[in-house]
Amino acid sequence: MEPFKPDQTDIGILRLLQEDGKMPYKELAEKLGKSINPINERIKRLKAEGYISATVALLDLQKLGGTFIAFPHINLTNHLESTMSLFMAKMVEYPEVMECYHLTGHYDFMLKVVMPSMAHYNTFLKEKITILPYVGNVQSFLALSEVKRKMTYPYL
Amino acid sequence: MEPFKPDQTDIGILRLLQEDGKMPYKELAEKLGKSINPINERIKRLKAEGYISATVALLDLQKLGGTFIAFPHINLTNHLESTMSLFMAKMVEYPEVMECYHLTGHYDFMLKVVMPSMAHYNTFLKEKITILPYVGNVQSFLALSEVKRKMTYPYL
DNA sequence: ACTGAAAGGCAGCCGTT
DNA sequence: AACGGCTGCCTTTCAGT
Repeated sequence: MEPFKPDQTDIGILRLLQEDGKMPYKELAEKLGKSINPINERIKRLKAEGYISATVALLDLQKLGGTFIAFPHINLTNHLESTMSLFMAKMVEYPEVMECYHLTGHYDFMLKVVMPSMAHYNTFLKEKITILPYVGNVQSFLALSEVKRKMTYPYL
Repeated sequence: MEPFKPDQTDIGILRLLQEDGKMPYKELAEKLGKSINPINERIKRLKAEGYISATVALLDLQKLGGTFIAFPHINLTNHLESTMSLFMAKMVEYPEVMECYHLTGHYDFMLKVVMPSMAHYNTFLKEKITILPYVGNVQSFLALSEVKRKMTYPYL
């Protein structure tokens, strides 16, 4: 089983689909100079191989009550492999945690959480983050506004 | 013109579409106990009113060369309205900037950038960020790994 | 691996309640 | 605002190159 590597046509498909995930295969075929069938097959393969992880609707959270965005920066009290795994498993489990990154430097982890209010956030921090025995310092960076947010990776 | 507010059926549609943006309207109709037509009309309205901003394919950037993720935290040298606007316009313009947030506290702005390598990042910082005359201190937080990233807002 | 055509399914629009 | 039926387009599959 030779490992699958996307060629230029595949990259073209990915470029277009990350801007419009519902673009008709007919239109993709025209823009890429192929017929519908290879487009269909390539997309199927790109999904199967995990290059396309999902197709989702992006919502305007501001309009839907998600007015409070915070980026807690977190330090653990130790850096054992087992402690890190425990923490990461918790973050994956918590639905409030939209994103979690393992960092270098001053902080070990950074989260992104979106909530209806600061009150929700305080409760979240108290009951789900600082309560964890291996969590040390937590510094909360709060967002006044979301200036930009896009999903399209420009280096494809 | 009374302002449009999504009801429970609309919320149900949004919940489902933010997990699978290509779910057939037939399936949405069944899960929500309605027929296809109202689903179609509601989705059209939700898009027109901006509750659904786009439907996009989520790509596995790790597999596609986007291995370097950084979160530069930026301070401006002054906080005039005109300076802030100028900076934000630049961030919106730069394709490398995936996200940009206006913060409270120690830093004025935080960006998210995804790039093929640290070399790209250094070039980006030098030529597009620190070169701006109104940019003061920049602290780069680098991601070792992306532990979690999802698009579904849990408070719908 | 791509082409072309054919079949099934779904979205979009109608009139109606 | 939602229903049911109709039309047209899109996705999917199959046979052929």
